[in-house]
Amino acid sequence: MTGSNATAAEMEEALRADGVRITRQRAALLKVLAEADDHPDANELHRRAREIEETVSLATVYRTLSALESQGVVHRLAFEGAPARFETTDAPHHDHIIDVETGAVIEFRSEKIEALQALIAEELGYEVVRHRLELYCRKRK
Amino acid sequence: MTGSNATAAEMEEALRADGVRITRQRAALLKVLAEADDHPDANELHRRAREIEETVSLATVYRTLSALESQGVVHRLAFEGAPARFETTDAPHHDHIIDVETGAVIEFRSEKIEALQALIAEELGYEVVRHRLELYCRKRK
DNA sequence: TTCAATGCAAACCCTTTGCACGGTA
DNA sequence: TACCGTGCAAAGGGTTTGCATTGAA
Repeated sequence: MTGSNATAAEMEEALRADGVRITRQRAALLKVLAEADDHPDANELHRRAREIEETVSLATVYRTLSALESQGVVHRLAFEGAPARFETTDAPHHDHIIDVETGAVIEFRSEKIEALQALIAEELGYEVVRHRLELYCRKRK
Repeated sequence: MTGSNATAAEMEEALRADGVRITRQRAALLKVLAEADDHPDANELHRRAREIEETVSLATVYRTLSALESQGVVHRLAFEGAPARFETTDAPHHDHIIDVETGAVIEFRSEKIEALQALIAEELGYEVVRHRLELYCRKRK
């Protein structure tokens, strides 16, 4: 979103540290992820990765994204009635505004909302493991 | 959730007002929805409806839920990596806590969070059409 | 009587997986 | 060399849809 994405090298390191091999296909996907400043879905990532390395299959894209996700390098975003979209987890936690007309995604962060969530959960005897906050919005005129 | 669900008769009226016919199958589903104080998925609603009227197919459950949803009588909840769950829209808007261990769903409402959301969107030039806030929680010990 | 609603089964879409081959470490 | 990662195609799971039939109004 902001150009402050994790670099491909950083993600590579995270993968290697976990004993995961860096193949041509994965290198291509990491590059695509590092350069993405939108929130592409698997298909779009596949399309972009193919421009770098044509022997990338969609299955590999999904498998690699799962690996990256389980190592906390990538987040899977599941918006309403749409295929999952992905983002690197370079930036601190944030939530999303989805433009209902264009599908554009804007990131935001509110400490106040975070604090309120924790408070509400606590009052009900829970602690928040993770949360999801999505604002489906329209541009004001 | 609270026993304050819309009654089957109320939902029937809402449907009739829109020119929708009340069949045996739909009557059964409405009864099930009215009596549900959890948040069942389509399969579970199908199972329950069949106990009342055995000739209800899953297709009809989905078709009727879509009709009810588009008339604003029912909400479709799409939690992470799980089939959609449904609730009647008797109560005012609220958000959900999902117990990550049991799958239980608790409703809550926070005016403060609602207000903050509107404010954040506004600052970014948007107005909120709808939102989704889900707290995936664990019971505190 | 009319035309919406139905059940069934096939189709859909996104995602995951089994298998035999290929390439990284 | 060892074995993880790969492409391909098929399977999976939830949901929708085409079609001929049934039934609500």
